[in-house]
Amino acid sequence: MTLNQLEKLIAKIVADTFGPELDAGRLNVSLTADSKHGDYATNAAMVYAKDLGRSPREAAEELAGAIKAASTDIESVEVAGPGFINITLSNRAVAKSAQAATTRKPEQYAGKTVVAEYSDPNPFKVLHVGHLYTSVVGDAIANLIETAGGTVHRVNFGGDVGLHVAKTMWAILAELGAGGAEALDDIPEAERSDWMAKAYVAGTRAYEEASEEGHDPQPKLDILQLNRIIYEVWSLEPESVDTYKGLPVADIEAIYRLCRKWSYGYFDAFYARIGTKFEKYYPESEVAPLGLATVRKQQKLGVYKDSAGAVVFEGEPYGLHTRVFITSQGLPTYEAKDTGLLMTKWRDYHFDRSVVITGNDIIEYMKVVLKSVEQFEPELVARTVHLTHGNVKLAGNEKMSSRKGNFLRAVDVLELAGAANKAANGHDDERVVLGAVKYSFLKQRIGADLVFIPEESVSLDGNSGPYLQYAHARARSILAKAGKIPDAKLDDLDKQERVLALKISEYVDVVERSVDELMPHYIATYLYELAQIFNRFYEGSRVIGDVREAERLRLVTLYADVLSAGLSILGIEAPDRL
RNA sequence: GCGCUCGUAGCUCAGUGGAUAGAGUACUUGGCUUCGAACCAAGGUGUCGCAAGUUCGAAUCUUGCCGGGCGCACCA
Repeated sequence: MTLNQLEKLIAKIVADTFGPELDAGRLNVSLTADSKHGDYATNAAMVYAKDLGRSPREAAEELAGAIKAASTDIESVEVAGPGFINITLSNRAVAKSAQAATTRKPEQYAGKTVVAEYSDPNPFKVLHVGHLYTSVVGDAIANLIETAGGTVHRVNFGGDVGLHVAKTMWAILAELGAGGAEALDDIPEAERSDWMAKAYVAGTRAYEEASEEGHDPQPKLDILQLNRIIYEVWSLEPESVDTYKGLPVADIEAIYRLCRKWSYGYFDAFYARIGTKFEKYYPESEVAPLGLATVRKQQKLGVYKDSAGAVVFEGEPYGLHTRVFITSQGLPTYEAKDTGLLMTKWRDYHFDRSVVITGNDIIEYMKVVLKSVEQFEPELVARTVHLTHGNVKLAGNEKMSSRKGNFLRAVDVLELAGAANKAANGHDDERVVLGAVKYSFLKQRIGADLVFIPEESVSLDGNSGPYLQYAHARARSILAKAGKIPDAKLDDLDKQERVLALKISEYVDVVERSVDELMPHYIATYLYELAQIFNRFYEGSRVIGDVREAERLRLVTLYADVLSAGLSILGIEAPDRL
């Protein structure tokens, strides 16, 4: 009997005892923090006592009797305090539900087609720690949905057109000079992403300087022209441009296409390293035409409006704000591209659910885009959910900035963790490095900003990924030493075995909750508590050579399987040996 | 100004209206001749931002205020 099953049972007993008109949603069954109050507690009597005009203790006594009689799984029921009903399961029942932990499956998404969009880095820019965070979170959420039976399509959206590309291209062209595309061959593969990142910084700086009063505006004008040229590559620019500073547009296109290819290669390598795999990239250039066409079409139907030459959606009637979808230059903004993306995902997958995972800085923006699309594709929007997380900050709540120099690239984080790991155990183990970093991101509830403390994210001690991996390897080590695991049925339990078994039995309930809320941290917290309990068990209960060896081997197997399954949802490997 | 979001131990964070609000970290000490010491055990910390309200009961719900972060027209 698990918590969820017990809750249903008690709801039924309450209805039978006090009448079916009581709102079952108000009662609550929870695990008790310590064994002196039994395994579970319910507030049912206190919640309904007032409605019934009875004292809570008296109602509790009546319910307690009915609960005790309802199932042979229940060892004892006691009334305590103001009217809590404390329930203790029989050892046999605890053993039974522990054994079900690896076979019961959550199924909230059974048979559902789900599109999960996350990570969303922009080509021509560097991958920073924020991308690492959002990728790890997105991957865990996608895993959660898969665990609950969904068929998940992982997709990735990125800006391969737009002003940031033009800024980078401006600096690239300035550096290449007369060398043209051939000069790109001189840049070693390993240095390409850094080289492009530097170009982006240089281009951005030039653009900002040129925008200031009293500065030469030419770089800005050049960048804007390049922007149009790049849009033209994808036939998104209404007027054609022939040359840029004497260079044929065809040459610029060749350089652009090569650098764009480098970016996607750089992304692929990064995702392979962190163990996530996308089914599809949706570059903005690919979805922008549909976005543009859709906005133009719906503009005629009155959804989008003209405003100072631009095409906008007025959000004010819905409590939102107005945003520009097509600039007065005729170019699609991010809003139009996102509209195209929404339509393209819908066309490609006809999903039951679409999950978009991004930082919380675009919450309001996304509301406006979704509200506009809702006007002509309500079903699409009804099936879409925007999940957001906070931003990665440095200690002291400091915001990262490339200019201040307190900027961490994604690879810097992995390298820091790698160095810490090597210093601690003398060799490289990427599984542990990733375990440390991913767990440090996932143990925190999604939503608030994440303060990134390098030393903690790479830590091997305490509430950390490596602690869990170690607690898993320890268990596997016992099992390996034992050799063949006898097919013992777990029935009776001693005190320490019972504590471990009870915790194991919670696993599926925790996963279900995690899936309901799409919050991976519940699993992280649970696994840590589970591993803690196991480590205590390990100290106090010898397995091999004990009279209860067969039962304990069975229990340790269940534990290791649950831990490994849970870590796998978090995208963390659980090696048998470290 | 409006909107979103957050505020819990020195720091980083858990906490489903319920019992004495918990972890990690840091600090001190003890435990390896037995399945892996990346472990375990012991030691103490709180105006749960402030105030009012709802409730038998509030860190949790409501309202107001204070503080931080983010967003609010042609960037992404």
